[in-house]
Parts: sequence; structure tokens; C-alpha cells
Amino acid sequence: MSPEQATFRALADPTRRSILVMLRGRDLTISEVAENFDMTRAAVKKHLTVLSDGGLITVRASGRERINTLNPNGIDPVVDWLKFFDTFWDDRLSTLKTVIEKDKK
Amino acid sequence: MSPEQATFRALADPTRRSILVMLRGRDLTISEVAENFDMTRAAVKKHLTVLSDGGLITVRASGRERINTLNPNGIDPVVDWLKFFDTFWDDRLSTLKTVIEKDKK
DNA sequence: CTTTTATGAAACCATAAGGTATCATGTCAA
DNA sequence: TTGACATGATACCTTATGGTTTCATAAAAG
Repeated sequence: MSPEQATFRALADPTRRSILVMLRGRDLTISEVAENFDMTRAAVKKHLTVLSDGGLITVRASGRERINTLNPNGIDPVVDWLKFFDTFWDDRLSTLKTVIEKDKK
Repeated sequence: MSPEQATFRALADPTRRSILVMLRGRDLTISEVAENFDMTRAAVKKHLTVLSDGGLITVRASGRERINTLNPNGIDPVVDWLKFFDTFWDDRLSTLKTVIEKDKK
């Protein structure tokens, strides 16, 4: 699967988008993420795997825990794709992209 | 389904993203869109329905034809979500929100 | 009027996706 | 060492999704 497709796929599920919003505040272990949802840890773990495959999060081991972190570069494929529609979907997008690029440096 | 979810879902399929790129050039009928893919017209029509449900295109009748057009505002839910997501990188982006909101008017 | 042409709609199929349950493994704590 | 805890991995289930086929209908062409 292309990186672009993996990222769009990862964003397509509302649970996964919620997880990303959660990780915006601070890094979380799998169990911590799972506490916020009415589903099993196994299900949450699958979502985290999809997010990782899509490059939207990174995972590091800390003892027996797995700490999930938001990846700042993860949405690049999406922003790059949206860029193609600047002329149609307004220059709001190019503005967004410009600021994001600057912020990464 | 929420408008946001409908839009993210619509963008999750590579065929649908290709269709949007196609429509960037000019409006197309269902048959014209279908000519560009190795699948039946019925399958393409389903994709166009999903894109319409996601607010990314609009469809108007012209005789027996259905003309599909890119919707300039269709990407708004995604942009709005990305803005929220991007505050992870820098709170300075909050000023960007203001600029974007103003630009929409 | 008859024949194309463009689309709509429904049934059907195979696979992907989201979820659970269960068991195995590695690690922390007593 | 012995449990308890956090995660990994697999099998399995149900539904959604992407696709085809087939038939119906509306409009343009002759």
C-alpha cells in the first residue's frame, strides 16, 4: 500500500481520529488509550497498528509498556495531496501547508 | 454519518481520489469518468455517490446525463480537522485558524 | 415509432475491516 | 520465585465495502 493510501486509510476511521486527538495532549500507552473507549484493548491495539502503518504515530517500548506518540510528519501525504486542489478548494490549503512546513523546521 | 466522517470516508479510496483529480480539470458525466477506469460504469457510479455523500462533488442533471462537479467547500471538514490536529505542533497556529475562518467568508 | 444511449437500482459475490475471545510472552513487584 | 500486569498474536465472527451482472427507465437520434 502506498504511504498516501496508508495515511488516508488510517484517517478514515473515527476511533482512530479520536486517538490522534488524544495523543495531541500527551503520549499514551495502549492501555491508557483503551481506557477511553468502549472496546477491548486488542481492538484499540489494531487501530494503533493502522495509525502506525499510516505514519501518523510512532511507538517506543518502555519496559513492558508501548508508548504511542503523535508523529508531526504523519499528515504530510494528506497535505501534499490536498495541495493539488488549491485553485479549486481555495488558497486556504496552501496557507495551511506553508505554516506547517515552516513550523517543522 | 457525520459530515466529517462522510468526507474522510470518501477520501479513503484511491479510485475516488483519482476521480476528484479528474474533475479538477473539468466537469464530467458518469460515463466520461468511467472511461478512465478499468471497472464497470455501475462501480464508478457508486464511487460518485460516496463522493456526493461526502460533499466533495455535486451532481446536476442535463437531459439524460448527470454532470459531476467538484465542490469547492467539500474539503472543509478535513481542513477543519487538520487545523485542530495541527495545534500539536505549535499553538501559534491558532492565529492561522483566525486567518482561515476569515478567508471562508 | 423504434432504436440507441445514459443512467438508476437491485441482487449478488468476495474480500476487507472492526471487533471479540483466548492464549502466549515479557516485565515489574513482592 | 511467584504473581500480576502490559502487550503480542492468532483464530474467529459480523458487517461494510468494492465490484459485477442484470434489468428497468428516461431521453436523444433516426
